[in-house]
Amino acid sequence: MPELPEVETVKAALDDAVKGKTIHHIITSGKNMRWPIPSDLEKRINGALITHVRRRAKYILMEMKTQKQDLCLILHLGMSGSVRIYPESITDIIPKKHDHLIIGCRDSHQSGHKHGHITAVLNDPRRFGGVALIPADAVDAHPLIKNLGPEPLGNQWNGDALHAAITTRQAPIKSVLLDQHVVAGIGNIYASEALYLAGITPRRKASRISKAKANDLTRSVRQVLEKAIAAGGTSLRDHVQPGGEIGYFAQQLHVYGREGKPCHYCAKPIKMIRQSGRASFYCSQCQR
DNA sequence: ACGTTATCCTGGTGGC
DNA sequence: TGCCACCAGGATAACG
Repeated sequence: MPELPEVETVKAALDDAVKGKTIHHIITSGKNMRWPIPSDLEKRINGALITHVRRRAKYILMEMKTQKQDLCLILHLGMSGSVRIYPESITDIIPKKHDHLIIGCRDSHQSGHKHGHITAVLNDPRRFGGVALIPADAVDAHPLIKNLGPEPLGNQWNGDALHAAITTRQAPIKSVLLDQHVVAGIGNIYASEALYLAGITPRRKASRISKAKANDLTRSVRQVLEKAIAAGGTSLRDHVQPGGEIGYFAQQLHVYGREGKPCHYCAKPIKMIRQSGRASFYCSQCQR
């Protein structure tokens, strides 16, 4: 499912729902995801206070405090992962097929009559996603995180930075945009969409993109990602946001999934090609 | 080093 | 309501 805008949407919903709450019960499926879910996960994070939830690239980082140390629970949604959030106790949740991690939280406050409960569920049919728990101070040096390129919505990412990163790359720009070391968070949908907005064909060799065009491309990437976040992400098939809402950005897609349909600008049929095993969509008239 | 392909999984769709 | 081939928003090991 998820590229940067979808992960951002999930992250925001999780932060809103569980920040300041305490974990009091964990259920895991016992099935391996991309790598095994730590078997001692519940033992290590029971009683932890969730301080905030943030995002790096397509990783959700749930920061928490235990009596011993600060920890970070890393979630990745892979191709098919999604999160559901319930304002109910974990004991009232009926697990669905492919639920791999269920986190029961409640208000940290003691004494009151009734705790405010929140349960967060990670569901992932294909199990390309993953769950890891590491010390909070080890996040930046972690193998999953340390080699990631810049955040496309961050201040330091601009045309010069992109141009420098791709000037030696012989692969087509579409494939290079999917390389998380070049820029972090773009996936197959938004790579095609950004290239359409920038007027660059996905077939163009990355090294042959001028500084000016690289600058256009960074602006197009930012624009499409920001609009997608504002729309709540792109919901394809049955994918939904944590509260059950669907994202509406699919209505604004110009090329992705539109093979044979008219270009929104010139009406020429959109083309589909395969690059590095992934589908790319573009308008051969508008993109050079 | 770099680019492409195969691979990990399940489920949905379209053709027959 | 069958069967089968093929497709899917990701990331990476292995290969040339």
